[in-house]
Amino acid sequence: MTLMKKNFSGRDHDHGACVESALEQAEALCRERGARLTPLRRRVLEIIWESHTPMGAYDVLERMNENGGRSAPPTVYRALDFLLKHGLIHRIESQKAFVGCATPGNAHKAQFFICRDCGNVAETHSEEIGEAIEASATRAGFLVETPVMEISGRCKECHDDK
Amino acid sequence: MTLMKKNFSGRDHDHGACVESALEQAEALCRERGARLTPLRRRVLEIIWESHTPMGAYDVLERMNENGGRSAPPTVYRALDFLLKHGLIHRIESQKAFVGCATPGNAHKAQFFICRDCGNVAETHSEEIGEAIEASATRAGFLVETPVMEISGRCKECHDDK
DNA sequence: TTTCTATTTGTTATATTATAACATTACCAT
DNA sequence: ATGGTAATGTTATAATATAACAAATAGAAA
Repeated sequence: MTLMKKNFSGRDHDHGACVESALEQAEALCRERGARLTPLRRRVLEIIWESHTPMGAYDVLERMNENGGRSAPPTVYRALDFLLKHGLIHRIESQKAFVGCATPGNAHKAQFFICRDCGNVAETHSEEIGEAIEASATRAGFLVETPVMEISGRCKECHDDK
Repeated sequence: MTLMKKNFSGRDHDHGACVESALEQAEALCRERGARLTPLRRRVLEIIWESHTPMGAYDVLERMNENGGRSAPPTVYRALDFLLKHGLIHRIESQKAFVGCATPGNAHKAQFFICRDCGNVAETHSEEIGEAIEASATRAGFLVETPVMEISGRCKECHDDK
């Protein structure tokens, strides 16, 4: 029997639609901004969206070269930089890896819930967490710019699995 | 004129005492636990405590070898692993660098406020943030294990500096 | 269309961060 | 003292990321 790769939120997640929507949003966003989502950049975004598990730059590279491609690391890193700059992907620092952004376009302070079992990442935008951080920062006279919040643990499904 | 390296919280921070206290705590803790804070490990901890700015592994290595030492990377990484395991230092993921732990021994979920100007890191343990994360996680059926919270911005001093 | 310019991509080399694998040494419990 | 475990040394290499320059391409201006 084949081991199915879990994508996200289990069986009731239509990943095909999820990816398609992400790519459409990306295109709309870039059009709006006059940013060029070239075929190469689009392809990198698509690869990253193949799952909700963060993907390393070299994994992306390998995937790109699977059918005879000959790209080199700078090509991938440049595309990743572009996608990061436009908020289309996030870098998960604790994994040196990249994951698609669930809500591109909204300048947001996100939290990432990372399951240590299936590797999936869920992105949230909790007001409550944001406010708690602001409160704590204010007390310390600190001006928050870019919070990195990567919360490791176990997702519902993996925990339910026993 | 010489540019003074800012240590922490400006002029009213006695960094000498700060380091000394950190090393004493580390020794006490290791004694309690039967862990061996060898001269090498102690030296690495001391180097990391030279400032409140996270230090890369290879910077530590360079510092160790300054006076004729001949250590290699694994030596440093092993010492860092030991210190991490015992909660004497933290790894700042967003910087691939290490910083002393302000409150070793307490199993804690900490937040790091990282100043993008002076580089200093302040560690806090906000109940409020912890609870906000738990609340958000619970809603998603997620079990929190090890949150990484690295909040970049500007510290009070650097902001006051204009 | 043609030419110009800026952006994107290709290419080669190398920097930076981290670990594997095995040899040697030091500690300390008996 | 000696046998076993933990720590350190040593060499090599893996994994991640960027610098520097060359070539190609897209879109603007003439």
